[in-house]
Amino acid sequence: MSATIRDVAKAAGVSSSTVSRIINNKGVISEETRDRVLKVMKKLDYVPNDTARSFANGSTSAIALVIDVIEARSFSNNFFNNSVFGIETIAHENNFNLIITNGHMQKGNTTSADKLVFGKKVDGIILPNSLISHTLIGKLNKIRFPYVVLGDPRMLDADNSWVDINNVQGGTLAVHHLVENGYKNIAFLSSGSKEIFNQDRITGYSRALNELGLPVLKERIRHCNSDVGSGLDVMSRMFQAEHPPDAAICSDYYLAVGALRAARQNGIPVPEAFGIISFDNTPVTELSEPSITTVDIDTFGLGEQAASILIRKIKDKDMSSRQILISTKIIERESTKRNRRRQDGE
Amino acid sequence: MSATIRDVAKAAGVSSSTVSRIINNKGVISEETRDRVLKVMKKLDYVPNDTARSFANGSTSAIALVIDVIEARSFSNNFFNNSVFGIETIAHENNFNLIITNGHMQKGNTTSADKLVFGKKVDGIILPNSLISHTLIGKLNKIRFPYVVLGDPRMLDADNSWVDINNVQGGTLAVHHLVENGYKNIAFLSSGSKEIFNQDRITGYSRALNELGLPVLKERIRHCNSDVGSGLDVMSRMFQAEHPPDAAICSDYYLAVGALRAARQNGIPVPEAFGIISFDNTPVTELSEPSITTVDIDTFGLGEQAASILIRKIKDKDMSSRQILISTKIIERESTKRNRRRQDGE
DNA sequence: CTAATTAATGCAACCGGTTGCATTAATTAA
DNA sequence: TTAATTAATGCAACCGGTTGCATTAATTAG
Repeated sequence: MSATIRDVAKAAGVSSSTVSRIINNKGVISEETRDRVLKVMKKLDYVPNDTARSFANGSTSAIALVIDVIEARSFSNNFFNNSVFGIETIAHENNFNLIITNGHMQKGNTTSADKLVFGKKVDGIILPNSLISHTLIGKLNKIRFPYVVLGDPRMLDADNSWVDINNVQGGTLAVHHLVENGYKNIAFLSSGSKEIFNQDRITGYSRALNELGLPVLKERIRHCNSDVGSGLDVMSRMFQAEHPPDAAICSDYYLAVGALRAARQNGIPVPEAFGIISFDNTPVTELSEPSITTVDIDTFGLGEQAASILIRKIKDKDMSSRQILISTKIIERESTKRNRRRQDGE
Repeated sequence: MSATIRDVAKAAGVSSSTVSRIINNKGVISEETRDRVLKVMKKLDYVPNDTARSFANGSTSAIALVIDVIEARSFSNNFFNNSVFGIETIAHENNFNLIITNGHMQKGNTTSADKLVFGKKVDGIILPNSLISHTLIGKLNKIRFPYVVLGDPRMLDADNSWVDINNVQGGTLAVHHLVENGYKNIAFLSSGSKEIFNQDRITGYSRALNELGLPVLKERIRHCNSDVGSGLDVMSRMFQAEHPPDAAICSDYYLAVGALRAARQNGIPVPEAFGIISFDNTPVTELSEPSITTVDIDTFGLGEQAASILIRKIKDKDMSSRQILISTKIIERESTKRNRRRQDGE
C-alpha cells in the first residue's frame, strides 16, 4: 500500500541505507542526494513505519502510565486527570507516546503492566504506589527496566525513583495558615487511615502543632469516609466535646463541605468562629459558600516530573534514582479569612 | 537478553514455526509437543516481543485517542476524564492498548495524530469533532483508516462513524422536567454560541417549548462565558425584565451557580419561585445549596461506544459507518423540587 | 496391499527499517 | 606523482516473529 524505504530508494536511485541516514540525520550525505531523496519522499507521501523502526532499533518511544481504577464507571479523580496531562505534555515534547492502561484488569496472572513491559511495548513505565509489590519491582530491577513510582513507595526498602506531593509540608502549611489567622484548636479530618498521603498530612499537622507549642490531641484527629455525611457527623460530634475545635483541616472537599454544614447546623459562623481548610483545590471549594481555603496540590507538575525522570532514565540507564517532593501552596479563601485585627486585638 | 522464539524452539527441539503456532493457537499441534514447548517457555520466561509481532503481521493492537487541549495545565474536564475510562475499558477487554495524544501540539506541519496514523503506530483512532478537518478526514478515508469521531461532525458532509451525547434530547428533557414542576417561563444560559452541543441543547429546548405550546423568546436565550460572574450578570439582568423567567437551564455548573446567586441576590427563592437545571452532573451541582438538578450525560458510555465501534471497524474494514446518540437523564435535586401539589392547586 | 488423505512439523521468505563493514571517488599529504 | 585520508554511498545481515508451501509419517479408503 504505502511506500517503503526501498520504494523511496529505488525512485531516488540510491540505496535504502542512504535514505535511512537521511531520515535519521546520521552519517555524511551530499546536499544533492539529500535534496533529491527528500523530494521523492514528499512525492511518494513516504512516512517511516514506526513499528518497523521500533523493531529494528529495539526501542519503542513509548511509555506507559498504569492507573489504579477498580470501579471505572464511577471514577472521577482530578488527581489522575491532571497528572495525565503533565505526563503527556512531557512525553510529547520528547517524542514519546503515552499508553494508558488499567493495572487492575488482568488476564491469567499477568497484569497489563506486565504485558507492556515484558512484551516490550514500552520503554518505561509510571505506576502508582498503590499497585506496586516487591515481586513487580524485583522483576523490573532485574532487567533494569526504567520506571517511576507515583507517590512515595516507602513500603519498599528498595532504592527507586518516585515523585510525590509533599503532604507533610502541606499539613504543616495548613496549620500555619490557620494559626496565623488566629485559630488554635485545630482538628484533622482524614479520608482514611491507610493511605500514605493521609498519614503524611497528619504527620505535618502534628509536627507544626509541636513546633508552635500547641498540643496534639488524638481526639482531634479523625479518620472518616470520604463523603459529606461522614464529615458532617464527625464534626458535629466534635462540636459537642468539652473543648471543641475552632478549625478543621480536611483531606478532601467532601469532608470540608461536611464540616461546613456541621458548623452551620450548630450555629457556628465560618470563618468567624470556625476555620476550614481543604486539601485539593477543586471547583467545589471555589464555589462553596463561603468559599473554602485549600492546600493546592500540583498534580500537573507531578506528572511532568514523573515523565521527565522516566525519560531521562530511558536515555541513560545508569542514571541514579531520584526522589522528588512537590511543595503545596495555600489558596486563601473565605473559610479562613477571619478579621485578623480583631482577633489579634490590634 | 530475553529469550526469543528461536531460543524456545531450540530448547524444545522444534522449529520456531511450531512455537509460533502454539502461541497463536493456529494449525494442528500434538499434545506432547505443545506441553513440552509450553514448559520450555515457562522455564525461559519467554514473552513474545509485541513489537516484532506487530511488525510481522502489520497490526499494532493499539488505538489512539486524540485530545483537544490547548492549555494543558489548566485543564480539568470531566467529560474527557470519564470518556477515557470508557475507552480504556473496552480497549482492554479487546486486548488493545490505548495511546493518548494531544492533537494540538505539532512539529512541522504534522500533528501527533498524523504521526500515529501514517507512522502505523495504531490501528485506529478516536478524535474529537473539534479537531477534524476535511483534509484529515479525506486522508483517513483515502487509506480506509478506521476512525470514530467524538461529537457529531456535522460540519463534514462525509459519511463517517461518530458518537455523541443526545444534546437535543437533553434540552427537551430539561424543559419537560421544569414544566412538570410548574415552571413556565424558562430561560437558557448557554456557555457559548459556536459549540455544537450548545446549539443542540437550544434546539431541544426550543422544540420542547413549541410542542408544549409555550413561546420561544429569543431574549430568554443567552450566550455567556463559562464562569460564575457571567451567569450571575446575565441572570440578574433577566430578572429586571418586564416578564422575568421563573426557571433557567444552564449549560454548565458555573452558569448554574451564577444563576443561583443571582436569584439569591434578587431575593427570589429557589426552587419555590425559580427553578434551575444544569447540564453535566458534577460534584458542584451535588454539593451546592440548594443542590442543583442536572441533565446527566454519560461520558463513560460515550467512550465505551466509541471504542467499541472503532474496534469492530478495525476487525472488519467493510463495516458500514455508525452514528450513535446517547440519551441523557435527569438527576432530580432541590433546585427544581417545587412542591407540586401546591403549584398544581391539588 | 497400494493409493489417497490427514496429521504434525520444518523450511525459508517476508515484514521495513538500521547499521557495521566494505567500496569507490575525491581530496590532501608527502 | 603516489600514498594516505576523507567523503559519499552501497551491500547484506539483522531485529523476532508469521505463514505459505513443502515434507514425512500415520491413517484410512478402495
